[in-house]
Amino acid sequence: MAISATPTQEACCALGVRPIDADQAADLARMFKALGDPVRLQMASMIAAAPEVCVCEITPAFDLSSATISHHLKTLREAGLIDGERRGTFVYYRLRPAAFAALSALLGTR
Amino acid sequence: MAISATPTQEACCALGVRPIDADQAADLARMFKALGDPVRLQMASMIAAAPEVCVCEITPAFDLSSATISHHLKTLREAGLIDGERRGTFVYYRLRPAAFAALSALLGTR
DNA sequence: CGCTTGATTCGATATCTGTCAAGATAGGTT
DNA sequence: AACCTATCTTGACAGATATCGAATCAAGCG
Repeated sequence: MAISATPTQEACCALGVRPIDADQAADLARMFKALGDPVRLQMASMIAAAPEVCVCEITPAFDLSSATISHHLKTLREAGLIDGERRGTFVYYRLRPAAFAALSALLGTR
Repeated sequence: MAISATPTQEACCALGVRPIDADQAADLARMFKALGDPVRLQMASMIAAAPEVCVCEITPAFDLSSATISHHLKTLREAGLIDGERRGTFVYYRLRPAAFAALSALLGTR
C-alpha cells in the first residue's frame, strides 16, 4: 500500500508524511548540522534569548578564539538560521524565526 | 535582570527561554548532528513514515553499502532517535517519538 | 552440522570539521 | 593621516566522519 497524502496515524511526525527528496534533505540537513555542534547550539540559544545579540557579547561567553566564534557564526548564517547586521564597529546577530519554525514543524507531531 | 522563567516576547522559541548548559548542549547537539546528514535524514523520514521499517527495506533505497547503512543506523540509534529490534533474520527500526517531540518543542515557538 | 542470507563490526582511507595564530577589513577616534 | 578596536578571512593542522571491502555474528534451513 502506498503512503497516502493525508497523514495517517502511521506517521510519527511531519517527517514521515511524505518522503524527503535528496535536494530537500541536503538543505534541511545543513540546518540540522549547523545545530549539531554544542558551541553553535549554545550560540543559537543565546541569540534566541534576545531580539539581537552583539558578537562582542557572544565571544566572551565561550573559551574560544574570536576566529572560531566567527567561523561558527558563519556556519549558522550560511545554514539560514541567523542573520547578521553591522552597525558601526559592532555586528549584531538575530534568529531567523521562520527557519526554526520550519524545523520544528518537520519534527513535530502536529 | 535575569531571564525569567516565563517566556517573554523576547524569546523566539524555547531555545531562548533559558540558557542551555554544556551537558544539555552535548546531548541535544548529538541528536541534531545525527539528523545533519542527508542520508540519515532520509532514513529518519522513511522510518517515520511507517510504524517500523526493516533494514532490508532501507538498504536498497540508497546507493550505499550495507556497512554504511548499518553505520548510519547506529548513529541515529546512539543519538536516541530510533530503536532497533531483531526478529528472526531481520532487524526492524522504529522512531522514538519522544526524542523528536523534544527537539520540535525546543525549536518551536509555542 | 554446514550453508545461506541479513546485519553488524573491523580496518583502512579520503574527506570534512573545529580550532588557532596571523593577517586583512571596517569603522571609529584623536 | 595614524591609530585602535571589533570582526572576519586565510592557512595550517589534528581529530572526526563517511565510505567501502572483508571479516564476523545471528538466525533459519537443508
